[in-house]
Amino acid sequence: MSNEVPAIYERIYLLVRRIPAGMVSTYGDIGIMAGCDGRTVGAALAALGPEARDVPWQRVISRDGTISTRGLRQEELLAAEGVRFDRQGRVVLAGQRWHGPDPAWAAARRFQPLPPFDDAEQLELF
DNA sequence: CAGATGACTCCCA
DNA sequence: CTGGGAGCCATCT
Repeated sequence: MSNEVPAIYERIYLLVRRIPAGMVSTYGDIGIMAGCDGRTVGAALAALGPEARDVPWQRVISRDGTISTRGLRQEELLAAEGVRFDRQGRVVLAGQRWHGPDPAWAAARRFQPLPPFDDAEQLELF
């Protein structure tokens, strides 16, 4: 058995810790920056367990704004932080999707930049 | 090394 | 909306 946390996981945690309360990021976005697949990001967060205190895992959601976890009360945690949802219960990515850490901070740790995206995308509330 | 397994994402029916 | 299937990547057997 390997008891040590994989290096790529540590890099993922480092990034997730930069996501501000009230904002969210996607598995894919974190993966792009950390240099791995979105599935790997999910595996890294799953390895933390719901009691993780130093990593705001709840701020990482699916690309379409849905919550892919079950029984972890992720939606409640996000709502408590002020994250807005649309009528269908999906997180409104427009304006709440994190654009990534400070460029200098990221460059210093060799994290890849996140391709720019339009904050007005998928804006279809009401 | 081969296979199985995911908190993924995209595309199409 | 649902369901399949193809890529994808790291980890664990």
